Amino acid sequence: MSVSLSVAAKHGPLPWAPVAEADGLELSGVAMHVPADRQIYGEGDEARCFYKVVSGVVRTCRFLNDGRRQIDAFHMEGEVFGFEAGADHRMAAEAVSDCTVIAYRRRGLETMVFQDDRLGRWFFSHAMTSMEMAREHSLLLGRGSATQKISAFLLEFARREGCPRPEACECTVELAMSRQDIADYLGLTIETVSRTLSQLERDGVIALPSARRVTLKDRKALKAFHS
Amino acid sequence: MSVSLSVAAKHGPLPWAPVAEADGLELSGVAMHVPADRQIYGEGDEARCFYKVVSGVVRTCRFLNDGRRQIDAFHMEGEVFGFEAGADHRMAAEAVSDCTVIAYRRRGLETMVFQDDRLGRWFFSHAMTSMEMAREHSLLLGRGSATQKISAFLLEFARREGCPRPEACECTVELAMSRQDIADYLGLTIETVSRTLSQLERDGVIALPSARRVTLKDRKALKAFHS
DNA sequence: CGACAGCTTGATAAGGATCAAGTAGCGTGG
DNA sequence: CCACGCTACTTGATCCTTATCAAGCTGTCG
Repeated sequence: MSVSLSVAAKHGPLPWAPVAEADGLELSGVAMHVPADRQIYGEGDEARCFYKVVSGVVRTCRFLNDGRRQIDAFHMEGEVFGFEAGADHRMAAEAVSDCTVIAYRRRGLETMVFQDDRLGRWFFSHAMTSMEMAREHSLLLGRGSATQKISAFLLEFARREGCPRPEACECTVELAMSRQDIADYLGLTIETVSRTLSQLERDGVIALPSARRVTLKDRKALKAFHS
Repeated sequence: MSVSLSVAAKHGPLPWAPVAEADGLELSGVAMHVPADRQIYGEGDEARCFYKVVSGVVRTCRFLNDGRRQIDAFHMEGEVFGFEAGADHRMAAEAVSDCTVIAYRRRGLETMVFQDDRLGRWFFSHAMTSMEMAREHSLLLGRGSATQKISAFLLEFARREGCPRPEACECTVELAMSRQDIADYLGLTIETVSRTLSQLERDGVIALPSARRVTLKDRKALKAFHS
Protein backbone atom coordinates (compact mmCIF):
# COMPACT_ATOMS: atom_id res chain seq x y z
CA MET A 1 0.00 0.00 0.00
CA SER A 2 1.30 3.38 -0.93
CA VAL A 3 0.10 6.59 0.60
CA SER A 4 1.32 9.99 -0.40
CA LEU A 5 2.60 12.37 2.25
CA SER A 6 0.58 15.48 1.79
CA VAL A 7 2.47 18.53 2.75
CA ALA A 8 0.49 21.36 4.24
CA ALA A 9 1.89 24.44 5.89
CA LYS A 10 0.13 24.23 9.23
CA HIS A 11 1.57 27.35 10.68
CA GLY A 12 1.10 29.97 8.04
CA PRO A 13 3.45 30.99 5.30
CA LEU A 14 7.03 30.52 6.43
CA PRO A 15 10.06 31.75 4.56
CA TRP A 16 11.55 28.33 5.00
CA ALA A 17 8.47 26.51 3.81
CA PRO A 18 7.15 28.11 0.69
CA VAL A 19 5.61 24.80 -0.27
CA ALA A 20 2.13 24.88 -1.72
CA GLU A 21 -0.66 23.17 0.16
CA ALA A 22 -1.40 19.50 0.08
CA ASP A 23 0.37 18.37 -3.03
CA GLY A 24 1.27 14.73 -2.76
CA LEU A 25 5.00 14.40 -2.58
CA GLU A 26 5.29 10.84 -3.61
CA LEU A 27 6.63 9.06 -0.63
CA SER A 28 5.40 5.57 -0.10
CA GLY A 29 4.13 4.62 3.29
CA VAL A 30 2.21 1.87 4.97
CA ALA A 31 -0.99 2.61 6.84
CA MET A 32 -1.41 0.89 10.17
CA HIS A 33 -4.05 0.83 12.82
CA VAL A 34 -3.02 1.14 16.46
CA PRO A 35 -5.39 0.51 19.38
CA ALA A 36 -5.44 2.96 22.29
CA ASP A 37 -2.43 2.76 24.62
CA ARG A 38 -0.50 0.48 22.31
CA GLN A 39 3.12 1.44 21.75
CA ILE A 40 4.13 2.39 18.22
CA TYR A 41 7.83 2.39 18.93
CA GLY A 42 9.91 2.38 22.09
CA GLU A 43 12.60 4.58 23.53
CA GLY A 44 15.88 3.53 21.98
CA ASP A 45 14.35 1.58 19.09
CA GLU A 46 16.10 1.99 15.80
CA ALA A 47 14.42 4.81 13.89
CA ARG A 48 13.59 2.95 10.68
CA CYS A 49 10.42 4.89 10.05
CA PHE A 50 8.70 8.12 10.76
CA TYR A 51 4.96 8.51 10.87
CA LYS A 52 2.00 10.66 10.01
CA VAL A 53 -1.22 10.63 11.99
CA VAL A 54 -4.27 9.95 9.84
CA SER A 55 -6.77 9.78 12.67
CA GLY A 56 -6.61 9.71 16.45
CA VAL A 57 -3.97 11.20 18.74
CA VAL A 58 -0.46 9.97 19.46
CA ARG A 59 1.81 10.89 22.37
CA THR A 60 5.60 10.88 22.32
CA CYS A 61 7.08 10.41 25.75
CA ARG A 62 9.94 9.27 27.87
CA PHE A 63 10.02 7.24 31.05
CA LEU A 64 12.13 8.18 34.03
CA ASN A 65 13.71 5.51 36.13
CA ASP A 66 11.39 6.31 39.00
CA GLY A 67 8.49 5.26 36.79
CA ARG A 68 7.25 8.73 36.03
CA ARG A 69 6.53 9.72 32.49
CA GLN A 70 7.07 12.98 30.65
CA ILE A 71 4.99 13.51 27.55
CA ASP A 72 6.87 15.59 25.05
CA ALA A 73 4.04 16.23 22.63
CA PHE A 74 0.64 15.14 21.41
CA HIS A 75 0.40 14.56 17.68
CA MET A 76 -2.92 15.09 15.98
CA GLU A 77 -4.43 14.45 12.58
CA GLY A 78 -2.07 15.37 9.77
CA GLU A 79 0.98 15.78 11.98
CA VAL A 80 4.27 13.98 11.56
CA PHE A 81 6.15 12.39 14.44
CA GLY A 82 9.07 10.07 15.06
CA PHE A 83 11.36 12.01 12.80
CA GLU A 84 14.74 11.83 14.55
CA ALA A 85 18.12 13.47 14.21
CA GLY A 86 19.98 10.35 15.24
CA ALA A 87 19.77 6.67 14.41
CA ASP A 88 17.41 5.81 17.27
CA HIS A 89 14.14 7.06 18.63
CA ARG A 90 14.83 9.16 21.69
CA MET A 91 11.26 8.90 22.87
CA ALA A 92 8.57 6.28 22.77
CA ALA A 93 5.39 6.84 20.79
CA GLU A 94 2.05 5.50 21.96
CA ALA A 95 -1.51 5.77 20.76
CA VAL A 96 -3.61 7.97 23.04
CA SER A 97 -6.81 6.86 21.34
CA ASP A 98 -7.37 4.33 18.59
CA CYS A 99 -5.28 5.64 15.73
CA THR A 100 -4.47 5.20 12.13
CA VAL A 101 -0.96 6.22 11.19
CA ILE A 102 1.13 5.92 8.07
CA ALA A 103 4.68 4.66 8.47
CA TYR A 104 7.24 5.99 6.01
CA ARG A 105 10.56 4.27 5.54
CA ARG A 106 13.33 6.61 6.40
CA ARG A 107 15.88 4.78 4.31
CA GLY A 108 16.42 6.49 1.02
CA LEU A 109 14.63 9.59 2.14
CA GLU A 110 17.88 11.22 3.04
CA THR A 111 18.99 11.49 -0.54
CA MET A 112 15.54 12.31 -1.86
CA VAL A 113 15.32 15.24 0.49
CA PHE A 114 18.24 16.91 -1.21
CA GLN A 115 17.15 16.07 -4.72
CA ASP A 116 13.60 17.30 -4.44
CA ASP A 117 13.51 20.92 -3.40
CA ARG A 118 9.95 20.84 -2.17
CA LEU A 119 10.52 17.77 -0.07
CA GLY A 120 13.69 19.28 1.34
CA ARG A 121 11.98 22.50 2.20
CA TRP A 122 9.11 20.70 3.82
CA PHE A 123 11.27 18.56 6.06
CA PHE A 124 13.39 21.49 6.98
CA SER A 125 10.30 23.45 7.90
CA HIS A 126 9.04 20.51 9.91
CA ALA A 127 12.25 20.39 11.90
CA MET A 128 12.12 24.13 12.56
CA THR A 129 8.48 24.04 13.59
CA SER A 130 9.09 21.10 15.91
CA MET A 131 11.91 23.05 17.46
CA GLU A 132 9.69 26.05 18.06
CA MET A 133 7.00 23.90 19.59
CA ALA A 134 9.52 22.22 21.87
CA ARG A 135 10.77 25.65 22.96
CA GLU A 136 7.26 26.85 23.58
CA HIS A 137 6.69 23.79 25.70
CA SER A 138 9.88 24.48 27.67
CA LEU A 139 8.70 27.97 28.34
CA LEU A 140 5.42 26.70 29.68
CA LEU A 141 7.02 24.06 31.87
CA GLY A 142 9.68 26.34 33.27
CA ARG A 143 7.60 29.29 34.33
CA GLY A 144 3.96 29.04 34.98
CA SER A 145 1.54 27.96 37.62
CA ALA A 146 -0.78 25.02 37.25
CA THR A 147 -3.49 27.43 36.05
CA GLN A 148 -1.25 28.89 33.37
CA LYS A 149 -0.23 25.46 32.17
CA ILE A 150 -3.79 24.17 31.97
CA SER A 151 -5.01 27.33 30.24
CA ALA A 152 -2.27 27.17 27.66
CA PHE A 153 -2.93 23.50 27.09
CA LEU A 154 -6.64 24.03 26.54
CA LEU A 155 -6.10 26.92 24.14
CA GLU A 156 -3.49 25.07 22.14
CA PHE A 157 -5.51 21.89 21.99
CA ALA A 158 -8.67 23.71 20.91
CA ARG A 159 -6.72 25.52 18.23
CA ARG A 160 -5.22 22.34 16.89
CA GLU A 161 -8.54 20.55 16.96
CA GLY A 162 -9.57 23.29 14.61
CA CYS A 163 -12.01 25.20 16.74
CA PRO A 164 -13.41 27.44 13.99
CA ARG A 165 -13.15 30.93 15.37
CA PRO A 166 -10.12 31.29 17.61
CA GLU A 167 -11.63 34.35 19.26
CA ALA A 168 -15.07 34.88 20.63
CA CYS A 169 -16.53 31.44 20.10
CA GLU A 170 -17.80 29.14 22.77
CA CYS A 171 -16.56 25.87 21.44
CA THR A 172 -16.52 22.46 23.02
CA VAL A 173 -13.59 20.13 22.47
CA GLU A 174 -13.37 16.44 23.09
CA LEU A 175 -10.19 15.58 24.96
CA ALA A 176 -8.66 12.44 23.55
CA MET A 177 -6.28 12.11 26.47
CA SER A 178 -6.73 11.17 30.10
CA ARG A 179 -6.01 13.40 33.08
CA GLN A 180 -2.82 11.42 33.56
CA ASP A 181 -1.72 12.25 30.02
CA ILE A 182 -2.39 15.94 30.60
CA ALA A 183 -0.53 15.80 33.89
CA ASP A 184 2.48 14.13 32.30
CA TYR A 185 2.47 16.65 29.49
CA LEU A 186 2.38 19.65 31.81
CA GLY A 187 4.62 18.34 34.57
CA LEU A 188 1.80 18.21 37.11
CA THR A 189 -0.04 15.49 38.97
CA ILE A 190 -3.40 14.12 37.99
CA GLU A 191 -4.94 15.64 41.13
CA THR A 192 -3.67 19.10 40.35
CA VAL A 193 -4.99 18.86 36.79
CA SER A 194 -8.38 17.84 38.09
CA ARG A 195 -8.49 20.53 40.76
CA THR A 196 -7.39 23.23 38.34
CA LEU A 197 -10.03 22.27 35.79
CA SER A 198 -12.68 22.28 38.53
CA GLN A 199 -11.52 25.70 39.67
CA LEU A 200 -11.67 27.09 36.14
CA GLU A 201 -15.19 25.75 35.86
CA ARG A 202 -16.19 27.36 39.19
CA ASP A 203 -14.76 30.63 37.85
CA GLY A 204 -16.94 30.31 34.76
CA VAL A 205 -13.96 30.25 32.43
CA ILE A 206 -14.73 26.79 31.11
CA ALA A 207 -17.50 24.23 31.44
CA LEU A 208 -17.06 20.49 31.80
CA PRO A 209 -20.14 18.81 30.33
CA SER A 210 -18.35 15.52 30.90
CA ALA A 211 -14.90 14.54 32.08
CA ARG A 212 -13.52 14.39 28.56
CA ARG A 213 -15.36 17.39 27.13
CA VAL A 214 -14.38 20.96 27.78
CA THR A 215 -16.23 24.07 26.69
CA LEU A 216 -14.11 27.19 26.46
CA LYS A 217 -16.41 29.93 27.70
CA ASP A 218 -14.05 32.82 28.33
CA ARG A 219 -11.07 32.68 26.05
CA LYS A 220 -9.95 36.11 27.11
CA ALA A 221 -9.62 34.95 30.69
CA LEU A 222 -7.74 31.84 29.58
CA LYS A 223 -5.36 33.93 27.54
CA ALA A 224 -4.87 36.34 30.40
CA PHE A 225 -3.28 33.54 32.40
CA HIS A 226 -0.73 33.12 29.63
CA SER A 227 1.10 35.94 31.26
CA MET B 1 34.65 41.33 6.25
CA SER B 2 33.86 37.81 5.25
CA VAL B 3 34.06 34.87 7.58
CA SER B 4 33.36 31.32 6.59
CA LEU B 5 30.88 29.28 8.56
CA SER B 6 32.76 26.22 9.57
CA VAL B 7 30.54 23.24 9.86
CA ALA B 8 31.42 20.72 12.51
CA ALA B 9 29.25 17.86 13.65
CA LYS B 10 29.14 18.61 17.35
CA HIS B 11 27.07 15.64 18.34
CA GLY B 12 28.67 12.71 16.65
CA PRO B 13 27.95 11.25 13.26
CA LEU B 14 24.30 11.72 12.40
CA PRO B 15 22.55 10.10 9.48
CA TRP B 16 21.17 13.49 8.63
CA ALA B 17 24.48 15.23 8.87
CA PRO B 18 27.14 13.28 7.07
CA VAL B 19 29.06 16.49 6.55
CA ALA B 20 32.78 16.37 7.00
CA GLU B 21 34.36 18.41 9.76
CA ALA B 22 35.17 22.05 9.57
CA ASP B 23 35.21 22.71 5.90
CA GLY B 24 34.43 26.33 5.23
CA LEU B 25 31.12 26.53 3.48
CA GLU B 26 31.48 29.92 1.98
CA LEU B 27 28.91 32.01 3.69
CA SER B 28 29.85 35.56 4.28
CA GLY B 29 29.32 37.00 7.70
CA VAL B 30 30.26 40.02 9.73
CA ALA B 31 32.09 39.63 13.01
CA MET B 32 30.86 41.79 15.84
CA HIS B 33 31.83 42.31 19.40
CA VAL B 34 29.12 42.44 22.06
CA PRO B 35 29.76 43.55 25.66
CA ALA B 36 28.26 41.51 28.49
CA ASP B 37 24.50 41.91 28.98
CA ARG B 38 24.05 43.77 25.71
CA GLN B 39 21.15 42.62 23.58
CA ILE B 40 22.01 41.17 20.19
CA TYR B 41 18.45 41.13 18.94
CA GLY B 42 15.08 41.48 20.62
CA GLU B 43 11.95 39.41 20.83
CA GLY B 44 9.90 40.14 17.71
CA ASP B 45 12.74 41.71 15.75
CA GLU B 46 12.85 40.81 12.11
CA ALA B 47 15.14 37.83 11.69
CA ARG B 48 17.51 39.27 9.11
CA CYS B 49 20.51 37.38 10.39
CA PHE B 50 21.53 34.33 12.30
CA TYR B 51 24.72 34.11 14.29
CA LYS B 52 27.62 31.96 15.33
CA VAL B 53 29.44 32.37 18.61
CA VAL B 54 33.17 32.87 18.19
CA SER B 55 33.93 33.51 21.84
CA GLY B 56 31.92 34.07 24.99
CA VAL B 57 28.45 32.81 25.84
CA VAL B 58 25.08 34.00 24.54
CA ARG B 59 21.64 33.39 26.03
CA THR B 60 18.38 33.26 24.11
CA CYS B 61 15.42 34.13 26.24
CA ARG B 62 11.92 35.46 26.48
CA PHE B 63 10.35 37.89 28.89
CA LEU B 64 7.00 37.29 30.52
CA ASN B 65 4.69 40.17 31.18
CA ASP B 66 5.25 39.83 34.92
CA GLY B 67 8.89 40.68 34.32
CA ARG B 68 10.22 37.20 34.75
CA ARG B 69 12.56 35.75 32.20
CA GLN B 70 12.88 32.26 30.81
CA ILE B 71 16.20 31.38 29.25
CA ASP B 72 15.74 28.91 26.45
CA ALA B 73 19.38 28.05 25.86
CA PHE B 74 22.97 29.09 26.37
CA HIS B 75 25.07 29.18 23.21
CA MET B 76 28.76 28.54 23.48
CA GLU B 77 31.78 28.77 21.23
CA GLY B 78 31.10 27.40 17.77
CA GLU B 79 27.36 27.18 18.20
CA VAL B 80 24.77 28.80 15.96
CA PHE B 81 21.76 30.68 17.28
CA GLY B 82 19.01 32.97 16.05
CA PHE B 83 18.07 30.67 13.24
CA GLU B 84 14.27 30.97 13.05
CA ALA B 85 11.47 29.17 11.29
CA GLY B 86 9.45 32.34 10.83
CA ALA B 87 10.19 35.86 9.74
CA ASP B 88 10.85 37.18 13.24
CA HIS B 89 12.96 36.25 16.19
CA ARG B 90 10.75 34.55 18.75
CA MET B 91 13.28 35.10 21.49
CA ALA B 92 15.75 37.77 22.40
CA ALA B 93 19.48 37.06 22.36
CA GLU B 94 21.85 38.66 24.84
CA ALA B 95 25.52 38.35 25.62
CA VAL B 96 26.12 36.58 28.92
CA SER B 97 29.77 37.56 28.90
CA ASP B 98 31.71 39.73 26.47
CA CYS B 99 31.27 37.97 23.17
CA THR B 100 32.39 37.89 19.61
CA VAL B 101 29.77 36.63 17.19
CA ILE B 102 29.51 36.43 13.44
CA ALA B 103 26.29 37.62 11.87
CA TYR B 104 25.23 35.88 8.66
CA ARG B 105 22.64 37.40 6.37
CA ARG B 106 19.73 35.10 6.06
CA ARG B 107 18.60 36.54 2.76
CA GLY B 108 19.68 34.38 -0.10
CA LEU B 109 20.59 31.52 2.17
CA GLU B 110 17.25 29.90 1.54
CA THR B 111 18.07 29.15 -2.05
CA MET B 112 21.70 28.27 -1.35
CA VAL B 113 20.61 25.67 1.14
CA PHE B 114 18.85 23.72 -1.56
CA GLN B 115 21.58 24.13 -4.12
CA ASP B 116 24.46 23.07 -1.93
CA ASP B 117 23.89 19.62 -0.51
CA ARG B 118 26.38 20.00 2.29
CA LEU B 119 24.95 23.29 3.41
CA GLY B 120 21.45 21.87 3.26
CA ARG B 121 22.38 18.84 5.29
CA TRP B 122 24.14 20.94 7.83
CA PHE B 123 21.25 23.29 8.41
CA PHE B 124 18.85 20.42 8.55
CA SER B 125 20.99 18.71 11.11
CA HIS B 126 21.20 21.94 13.07
CA ALA B 127 17.43 22.21 13.21
CA MET B 128 17.08 18.60 14.33
CA THR B 129 19.74 18.95 17.00
CA SER B 130 18.17 22.14 18.31
CA MET B 131 14.88 20.32 18.51
CA GLU B 132 16.41 17.51 20.52
CA MET B 133 18.06 19.94 22.87
CA ALA B 134 14.80 21.81 23.37
CA ARG B 135 13.05 18.51 24.14
CA GLU B 136 15.75 17.53 26.57
CA HIS B 137 15.28 20.87 28.24
CA SER B 138 11.52 20.32 28.45
CA LEU B 139 12.09 17.00 30.10
CA LEU B 140 14.31 18.59 32.69
CA LEU B 141 11.93 21.43 33.39
CA GLY B 142 8.85 19.28 33.60
CA ARG B 143 9.99 16.57 35.93
CA GLY B 144 12.85 17.11 38.22
CA SER B 145 13.69 18.58 41.55
CA ALA B 146 15.98 21.53 42.01
CA THR B 147 18.84 19.09 42.66
CA GLN B 148 18.18 17.19 39.45
CA LYS B 149 18.01 20.38 37.44
CA ILE B 150 21.24 21.76 38.86
CA SER B 151 23.06 18.44 38.42
CA ALA B 152 21.96 18.14 34.82
CA PHE B 153 22.94 21.73 34.15
CA LEU B 154 26.43 21.26 35.60
CA LEU B 155 27.04 18.05 33.68
CA GLU B 156 25.84 19.52 30.42
CA PHE B 157 27.77 22.72 30.85
CA ALA B 158 30.99 20.89 31.74
CA ARG B 159 30.57 18.65 28.72
CA ARG B 160 30.05 21.57 26.39
CA GLU B 161 32.94 23.48 27.87
CA GLY B 162 34.93 20.49 26.73
CA CYS B 163 35.90 18.99 30.05
CA PRO B 164 38.43 16.49 28.69
CA ARG B 165 37.42 13.20 30.18
CA PRO B 166 33.66 13.05 30.65
CA GLU B 167 34.03 10.29 33.22
CA ALA B 168 36.27 10.04 36.19
CA CYS B 169 37.94 13.40 36.01
CA GLU B 170 37.78 16.09 38.65
CA CYS B 171 37.47 19.09 36.42
CA THR B 172 36.79 22.70 37.29
CA VAL B 173 34.61 24.80 35.05
CA GLU B 174 34.24 28.53 34.96
CA LEU B 175 30.59 29.54 34.86
CA ALA B 176 30.09 32.40 32.47
CA MET B 177 26.58 33.03 33.74
CA SER B 178 25.19 34.48 36.94
CA ARG B 179 23.00 32.65 39.42
CA GLN B 180 20.08 34.56 37.99
CA ASP B 181 20.86 33.21 34.52
CA ILE B 182 21.01 29.67 35.85
CA ALA B 183 17.75 30.18 37.74
CA ASP B 184 16.01 31.52 34.65
CA TYR B 185 17.32 28.62 32.59
CA LEU B 186 16.13 25.99 35.04
CA GLY B 187 12.86 27.59 36.12
CA LEU B 188 14.05 28.17 39.68
CA THR B 189 14.82 31.19 41.81
CA ILE B 190 18.25 32.54 42.46
CA GLU B 191 17.98 31.53 46.11
CA THR B 192 17.15 27.93 45.28
CA VAL B 193 20.07 27.73 42.86
CA SER B 194 22.41 29.06 45.52
CA ARG B 195 21.09 26.77 48.24
CA THR B 196 21.22 23.71 45.99
CA LEU B 197 24.82 24.40 44.99
CA SER B 198 25.74 24.86 48.66
CA GLN B 199 24.04 21.59 49.53
CA LEU B 200 25.87 19.73 46.76
CA GLU B 201 29.12 21.15 48.10
CA ARG B 202 28.27 20.06 51.66
CA ASP B 203 27.57 16.57 50.26
CA GLY B 204 31.02 16.54 48.66
CA VAL B 205 29.61 16.16 45.16
CA ILE B 206 31.06 19.44 43.94
CA ALA B 207 33.39 22.13 45.24
CA LEU B 208 32.96 25.87 44.83
CA PRO B 209 36.43 27.44 44.86
CA SER B 210 34.71 30.71 44.01
CA ALA B 211 31.18 31.70 43.16
CA ARG B 212 31.74 31.32 39.43
CA ARG B 213 33.96 28.23 39.54
CA VAL B 214 32.63 24.74 40.10
CA THR B 215 34.65 21.58 40.51
CA LEU B 216 32.82 18.38 39.69
CA LYS B 217 34.09 15.92 42.28
CA ASP B 218 31.63 13.07 42.03
CA ARG B 219 30.19 12.78 38.55
CA LYS B 220 28.55 9.49 39.40
CA ALA B 221 26.53 11.12 42.14
CA LEU B 222 25.57 13.99 39.82
CA LYS B 223 24.43 11.54 37.18
CA ALA B 224 22.50 9.54 39.72
CA PHE B 225 20.25 12.54 40.29
CA HIS B 226 19.40 12.46 36.59
CA SER B 227 16.88 9.84 37.51
C1' DC C 1 -26.40 -5.11 40.37
C1' DG C 2 -21.39 -5.19 41.23
C1' DA C 3 -16.73 -4.42 39.74
C1' DC C 4 -13.57 -1.60 37.75
C1' DA C 5 -11.23 2.41 35.86
C1' DG C 6 -10.96 7.14 35.65
C1' DC C 7 -12.01 11.24 37.84
C1' DT C 8 -12.86 14.39 41.85
C1' DT C 9 -12.27 16.05 46.41
C1' DG C 10 -10.22 16.46 51.04
C1' DA C 11 -6.33 16.55 54.47
C1' DT C 12 -1.67 16.88 55.14
C1' DA C 13 3.20 17.40 53.94
C1' DA C 14 7.15 18.84 51.35
C1' DG C 15 9.72 21.58 48.20
C1' DG C 16 10.51 25.80 46.48
C1' DA C 17 9.16 30.83 46.42
C1' DT C 18 9.25 34.92 48.80
C1' DC C 19 10.81 38.19 52.09
C1' DA C 20 14.65 39.71 54.70
C1' DA C 21 19.25 39.92 56.38
C1' DG C 22 23.76 39.15 56.00
C1' DT C 23 28.59 38.31 53.49
C1' DA C 24 32.18 38.18 49.91
C1' DG C 25 34.40 40.02 46.04
C1' DC C 26 35.75 43.87 43.34
C1' DG C 27 36.52 48.32 41.44
C1' DT C 28 36.89 53.29 42.74
C1' DG C 29 38.67 56.98 45.02
C1' DG C 30 40.98 58.77 48.84
C1' DC D 1 47.10 50.57 51.01
C1' DC D 2 42.69 50.77 52.93
C1' DA D 3 37.80 52.56 53.24
C1' DC D 4 33.76 52.76 50.66
C1' DG D 5 30.05 51.31 47.99
C1' DC D 6 28.23 48.37 44.80
C1' DT D 7 26.81 44.00 42.97
C1' DA D 8 26.46 39.20 43.23
C1' DC D 9 25.91 35.65 46.13
C1' DT D 10 24.55 33.17 50.51
C1' DT D 11 21.74 32.06 54.34
C1' DG D 12 17.67 32.19 57.37
C1' DA D 13 12.55 32.40 58.39
C1' DT D 14 8.15 31.96 56.73
C1' DC D 15 4.51 31.28 53.32
C1' DC D 16 2.29 29.12 49.44
C1' DT D 17 1.67 26.03 45.74
C1' DT D 18 1.60 21.63 44.48
C1' DA D 19 2.63 16.69 45.66
C1' DT D 20 1.20 13.01 48.28
C1' DC D 21 -1.90 10.07 50.65
C1' DA D 22 -6.57 8.75 51.22
C1' DA D 23 -11.45 8.59 50.32
C1' DG D 24 -15.38 9.02 47.69
C1' DC D 25 -17.76 9.61 43.23
C1' DT D 26 -19.23 8.57 38.32
C1' DG D 27 -19.82 6.17 34.33
C1' DT D 28 -19.21 1.84 31.83
C1' DC D 29 -19.35 -2.93 31.06
C1' DG D 30 -20.16 -7.49 32.34
